[in-house]
Amino acid sequence: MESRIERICVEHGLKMTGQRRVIARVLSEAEDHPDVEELYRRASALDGRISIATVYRTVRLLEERGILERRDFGGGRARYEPTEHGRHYHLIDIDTGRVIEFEGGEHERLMQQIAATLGFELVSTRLEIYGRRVQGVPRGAARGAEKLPGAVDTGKTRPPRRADAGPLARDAQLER
Amino acid sequence: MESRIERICVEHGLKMTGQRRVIARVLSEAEDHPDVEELYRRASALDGRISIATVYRTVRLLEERGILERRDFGGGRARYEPTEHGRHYHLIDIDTGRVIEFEGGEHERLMQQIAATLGFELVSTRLEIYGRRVQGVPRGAARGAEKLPGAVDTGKTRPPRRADAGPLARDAQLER
DNA sequence: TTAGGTGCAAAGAGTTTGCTCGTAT
DNA sequence: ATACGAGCAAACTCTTTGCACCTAA
Repeated sequence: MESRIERICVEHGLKMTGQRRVIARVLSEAEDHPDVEELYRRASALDGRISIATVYRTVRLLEERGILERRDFGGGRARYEPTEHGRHYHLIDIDTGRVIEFEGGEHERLMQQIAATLGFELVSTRLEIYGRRVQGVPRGAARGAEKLPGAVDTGKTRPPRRADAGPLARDAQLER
Repeated sequence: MESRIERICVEHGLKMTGQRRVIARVLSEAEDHPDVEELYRRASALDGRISIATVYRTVRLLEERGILERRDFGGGRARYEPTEHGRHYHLIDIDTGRVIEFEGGEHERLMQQIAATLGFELVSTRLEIYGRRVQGVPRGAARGAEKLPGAVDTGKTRPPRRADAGPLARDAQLER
């Protein structure tokens, strides 16, 4: 049956080829922030007749249509997530690459205010926290995560080739 | 005479070649957030015997030594600034690529708290605002920038080839 | 039928690196 | 003297693109 993103694509009047349907499904089912290679891997598993060029073209198309959002968590590869599953920000575990989402109402207000003060109209923002899981934390603190509304562990990523532009140390690796 | 960064390099026990001295000086005098090509351009103007490979190797070295900090404002090129001219964040003018720095005490407290709540030790953060200069703002608002302590226009960048990973629209161009 | 999508391989952009020669210490 | 740096070009990674062929609408 039709995946959520496939439906959105149709609504946008996109021609739905077999490849796009598969990619749309992979995206719909993703609960993490996969990069193109990972999307390609998952799509290929469902249908071998997909080339990575098509994945690149598709994510670009969907991004231009506002259906996907591109993220850059360092590591040199762009990562994607469906638009509009609520405004949120990311905490990246620098040891595992795991991404945890959190809300940032406070931050939004502040950034809005800062932009205005400097004479700018806020167009977009980037707010990420790179951290390391605290060891032997009295479970209380760890469970505290649940207290932050909207905090969700979005799952794992994959072993990167090389780190680069980003707040991560040069060889801090995403995931693994 | 010896530039600020050159002195720091010496203190770090780095072998100071002619090239490094020039690059150190360019960095010391930079008031913006130049990328490697720009550094190469400025260094070459002072001494033609510098290759871009050396610039890459040098910024990497200085980054590893904690003397420089790498930034990624989208656009696919890493940009650099000397470490420790105070903790600050950046507002990027998406029309011109200009970078304005601002302090974020409030944000820091919040991010620290969020990390702790989620059971993480905050290692580093990324907080950027991408905005567009407001037209015909009653001068008051524009001048407001001066009210934000530490707000500094760090100057211009250069015309990029292509935008990429980042909050900027795919063809939003940094500068010019 | 035909505008537009796909695969493949080549091209690009930014960055790194192997190798040989040069130089700061 | 020698360990380390520099220049040059080739290699790499991620992403885009030209072209011939294919397919959804």
